[in-house]
Amino acid sequence: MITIKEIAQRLNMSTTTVSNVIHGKEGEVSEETRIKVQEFLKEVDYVPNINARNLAQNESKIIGLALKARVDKYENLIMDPFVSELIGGIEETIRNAGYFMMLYISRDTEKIMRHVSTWNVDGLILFGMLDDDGVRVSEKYKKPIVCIDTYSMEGLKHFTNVGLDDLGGTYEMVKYMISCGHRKIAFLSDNTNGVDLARFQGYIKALREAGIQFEQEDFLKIRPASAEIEESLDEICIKAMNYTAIMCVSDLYAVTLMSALTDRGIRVPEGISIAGFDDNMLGSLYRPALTTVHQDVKEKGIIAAETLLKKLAGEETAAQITLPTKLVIRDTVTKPRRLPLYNALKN
Amino acid sequence: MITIKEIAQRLNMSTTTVSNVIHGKEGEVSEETRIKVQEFLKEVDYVPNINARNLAQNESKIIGLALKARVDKYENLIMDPFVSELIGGIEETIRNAGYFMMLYISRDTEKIMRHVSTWNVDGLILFGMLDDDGVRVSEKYKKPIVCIDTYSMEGLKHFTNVGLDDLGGTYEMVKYMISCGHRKIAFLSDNTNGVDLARFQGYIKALREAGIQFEQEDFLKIRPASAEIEESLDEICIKAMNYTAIMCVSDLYAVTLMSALTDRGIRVPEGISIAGFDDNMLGSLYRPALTTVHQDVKEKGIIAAETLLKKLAGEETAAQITLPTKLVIRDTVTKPRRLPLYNALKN
DNA sequence: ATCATTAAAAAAACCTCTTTACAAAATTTG
DNA sequence: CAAATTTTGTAAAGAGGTTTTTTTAATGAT
Repeated sequence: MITIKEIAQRLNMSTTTVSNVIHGKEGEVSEETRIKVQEFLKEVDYVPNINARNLAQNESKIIGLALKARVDKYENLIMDPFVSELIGGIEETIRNAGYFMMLYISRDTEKIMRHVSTWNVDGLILFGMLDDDGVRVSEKYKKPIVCIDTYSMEGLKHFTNVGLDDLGGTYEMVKYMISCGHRKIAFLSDNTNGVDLARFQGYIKALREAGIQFEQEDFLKIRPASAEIEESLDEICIKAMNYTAIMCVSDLYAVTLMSALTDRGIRVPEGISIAGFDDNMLGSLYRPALTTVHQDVKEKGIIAAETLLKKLAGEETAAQITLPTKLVIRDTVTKPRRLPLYNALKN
Repeated sequence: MITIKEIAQRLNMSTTTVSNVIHGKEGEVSEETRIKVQEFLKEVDYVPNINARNLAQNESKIIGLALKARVDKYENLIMDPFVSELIGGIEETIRNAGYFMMLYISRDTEKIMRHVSTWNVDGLILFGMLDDDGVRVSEKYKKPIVCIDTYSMEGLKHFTNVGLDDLGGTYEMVKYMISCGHRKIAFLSDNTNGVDLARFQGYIKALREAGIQFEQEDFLKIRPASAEIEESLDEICIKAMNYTAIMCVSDLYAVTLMSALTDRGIRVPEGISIAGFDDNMLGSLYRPALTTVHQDVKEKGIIAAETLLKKLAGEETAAQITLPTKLVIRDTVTKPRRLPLYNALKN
C-alpha cells in the first residue's frame, strides 16, 4: 500500500501538499500541482490508511450497531429474521453518508460498552436494549445514540428513540376484531416488556372502549424455548377454544399458532380468528393469509440511521420518533362462526 | 479518554513500561511496578486507542463481512432472511476470538474492494459473490479470504469456499420424489447461476438415473421482481398442471408457489407435490409443512469464520469445505394422486 | 529599490501506541 | 573487587496521516 509520504517523495513535494490536494483545500495549492497530484493519486490507486487518519483526526467514521440478542435456553443467540431487514436499512444509509458500520451482537451490556469505547465509534445505534442499558452506555461515553424500539428510555434527552405506534397498532386491530363481532378476544405473547407491553396496552384499550372486561387468563403466555414449545402450544390451543379471536403480539407467533391449530384440527378463520403484528413474509405467504398490523422495518432502520447522522452533524433531533402502523386486512379475521366455550376449563 | 502517556506521567515512569505491562511482557518489568501499573489501569479504566494501536502494529483485528446484495427492479436491496442467521454465526465466532466485524453490503465489487483496502481488515468473508469477484479482490489485496456459497471459485488456491452439497441435496430429494411414484417433475428457480445451478444439476442427475428425459420446458422460471410476481405465478401455476411434483430451488419459492397454488384452488399435496430447499422457518411453519432439504445456515457461518481464523493464525486450510444436507420429510410430497396433464399446453 | 502582502510549498509538531536501541542499576561471576 | 551479565527502565524512532507554523517566492504599492 502506497503512503502519502512515498507519493510526496516521488512527486518531489511535501506530504502537506499531497494531503491538501486530497482534502480539496481551495487556495492552498496551485491548480497545476493539484492536477499533477490528482492524476498521480489515480494512477497509483491511493487509499488512505484509515487508522492513521482516524488517529490524527480523532474520529472514526464508524457507527456501531449493537444488537442485544435474545438467547434461548441453550444460550444460542436468537436472531430475529427481521434483523436483516433492519441492518440493511441502516447500512445503506450510513454508507451513503461515508460512514462504516461495525456490528456487535451481545446480550451483555458491559461488553457492548467496552466495545464502544475501544473502537471510539462516532455514534451508536442500539437495538433490543431493555431497562436502562442505553442510558448507562450514553452516560459513560458521551456519544450520540439512537435506540430502536426501546420504551424504557422515553423522555431522556440524551438520545433519540425510534419506535413504532405499537399501542395504536393493536388498538386498531382489536377494534377491528370487535367490529367483526368478537367479544372473547385473547392476547398472545411471551412477555410483558417494552414493545410487547405497548401492544398489550393497545389491546386493553380497545377492550375497555368496547366495554369488554379483561381477565388475567385472557393473556395467553407462549414459551418459545424450543424444548417447551409443543407443550406450550397444546395448552394454548385448548385455552384458545374459550375465545373466538386471538390477537398475537407478532406475525411469528400468529403463524406458529395457526400451524398448531391446524395440526389440532381447528381451522382458521372458521374456528377462530387470528391477527398478527409486523407484517412480514411469514404472514403474507401463509394460507389463509394473515390479517396483521404493518410496520416498515427497513424504514425504521433508515430513520434511525438518518437521525444519528443528524446528531453527528450537530443538528437537534427529537427525543422520540414514532412511526405509524397500518392495518393489513387479509383472511384470518372474519366474524365469529362458533360459540366461545366459556369457562369450560374453569374446574 | 486517558492515554498511556498520561498514565506514565502520573506514575512517574515511561510509556514503554506501561505498554510492557499492558502486553504482559515477562521479564521486562519488575513485579512491583507491574502491580502498581495494573492497579492504576483498572482504577482509571484504561482502554487503548485502537487506531493508534492498529497503526503501530499494522493490523486491525477487524474482519470484513461483505455481502453482495441482490437488488430488485427498484434498486432496493433484497436481504434474504437467512442472512441474519449467517451473520449471527459469524459474529459470535469472530468475537470470541477477539476480532471485530465490519459489515459491508453492496452489489458493487469495486466498492467492496475499496472498503477492504481502506480499512485494512485482517481478513474477509464474502457472501453472495458471483463470477470472479472474489478472485479479483484476493489478487489485489493479499488478505485471507473465505467465500460462502461461491461456486465459480472452486479450485483456486487463494482462498477457501465454504459451501453446501447442493447437488447432492436436490439429487436425494428428487430421487425420493421418484421413489414416491412421480415421473413428471419440474424444477422451479429464477436463475441458473452458482448455487441454483448446482441444485439444478442434482435434479437432472436424479432424473437421468431414473431414465426420465429432461425437457427444457421442465425448468420453470420464476420472476421474483415484485411487480411481475403475480403474472409470473399465474403462468407457473398453469404450467404446473403438467407435472405431479415440483422441486423448488428454495423454501421461499416453495412456499410462494404453495400459496399461489392454494389461491388458485390447487391443493398441496393432493393436487401436486412440492419440495423446497434450505429448511427455514417459512417451510416448517407452513401447513401443510414443507418437505425440504435441510442446511444449517448458522453452522455455515461458524465454519466460515473458523476457517478464516485458522488462515489468520497461519494454518493451512482446505480450498473447499462442503457441508452436508439432510432430507426433511414432511407433508408436501406424497405419491401422485392425479394424472399429469401431458402436453395440454402444447398448442 | 524597499517594504508589505499574498500565494504556494515545506517543515515541524502532533495524534496514541509499539518497538528498538540504549543506559543505569543491580546482580552474578571469576 | 573489577568485570560481565542480567534486570529494569528510559528515550527516541516510527506507524501514516493531519494541522499549525514557517519559509520561500512572487506580486504590488510606495
